[in-house]
Order: sequence, then structure tokens, then C-alpha cells
Amino acid sequence: MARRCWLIKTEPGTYSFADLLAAPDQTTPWDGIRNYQARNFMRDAMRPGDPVLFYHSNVTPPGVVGVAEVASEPYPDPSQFDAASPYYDPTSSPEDPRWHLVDVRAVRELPRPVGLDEIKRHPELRSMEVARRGSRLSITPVDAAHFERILALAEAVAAA
DNA sequence: GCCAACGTTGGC
DNA sequence: GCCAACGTTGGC
Repeated sequence: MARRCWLIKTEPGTYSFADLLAAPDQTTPWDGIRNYQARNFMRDAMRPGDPVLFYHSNVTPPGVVGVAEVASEPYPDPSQFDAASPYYDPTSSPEDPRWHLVDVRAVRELPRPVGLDEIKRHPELRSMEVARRGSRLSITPVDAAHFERILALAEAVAAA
């Protein structure tokens, strides 16, 4: 069975690829996701070993900076039960958890970032969800061909 | 910092 | 179930 590929967005001021590289086992629970579509991807579709593009948003320039992989089965996001957490959800309960997550592990940093502007410039990548105007979904499926193309672009250092 | 786009909430 | 109000995201 073919693996599904993914793209996850994060604001590097909150959690960056460097943070992931510095984490124990280069792995972290992808917590705090409070969007149902994104949750459904983690809970219902992401499986250990799935490749992930790691994208920095809300910075200049935004773009893909690294490769990661899904590193666990889905499980309830502990932060929803933590009253001290900004992600605390008092309407969720351990008996019936609302939010689920997976662990994410760093695989490697890209030789160079592949910016959003560059993704938009390539016709074959323009259909990526992240390139769509007004796209806010922080976890999206990525076609395998798009995934490979991003990696190839990152290798093409002499693009200038 | 601006603001368009989008998701969620809640009154009705 | 509609939809206006509101909060958030994220490129620019």
C-alpha cells in the first residue's frame, strides 16, 4: 500500500524545524491542532512512516524547510486536558477525547528551503493546497509527485 | 500592521 | 438550519 504524503504548517516562532531537530529523538507530539479537518487527517489517515513536508508559515519567506515523518499511531492530544495549556479544551474529556494527534519525527533539513513563491511559479505545483489563495489548513495531503518535485527543487541548489 | 479568507459560534 | 458576528490564519 502506497504511503500518503503530507504537509504540515507551523509558525517557526512557535515551533520550528530547528526545534524539532533539537527535540529528544528529534520527535515531538504535534499538539494544539484545533481544527477538525486537520484533526481528521491525523486521527483517520496519517500512519507511522508517512512522509511529511515541514512548512514554515507567517514568516518571510514562507516555505518548505525540511522533511519529517509520522512517528506514531494517533492518540488523544494530552494538552486538551491541561488547564494550564493554551490548548486546553474544557469541553473535552478523557472518556471522550475530541482532539487527536500523531508524533512527528525529523528526517532531514532540505539543502535549501523551497519558498511558497517558488511553488506558485511551478505550474505542476500550483494545485498544492498550500499554494491556494486563502488556504489556512495546517495539515494537508500532498500528491507523491508533488512531494518528490519539492525535494528535487531543494536539491537544485544552482537554481538562480 | 493590514486585511482577505476562512472556520466557528450562537441567536433566532 | 440559517447566517451575522467574531476570532484566527497567514501572505503581503
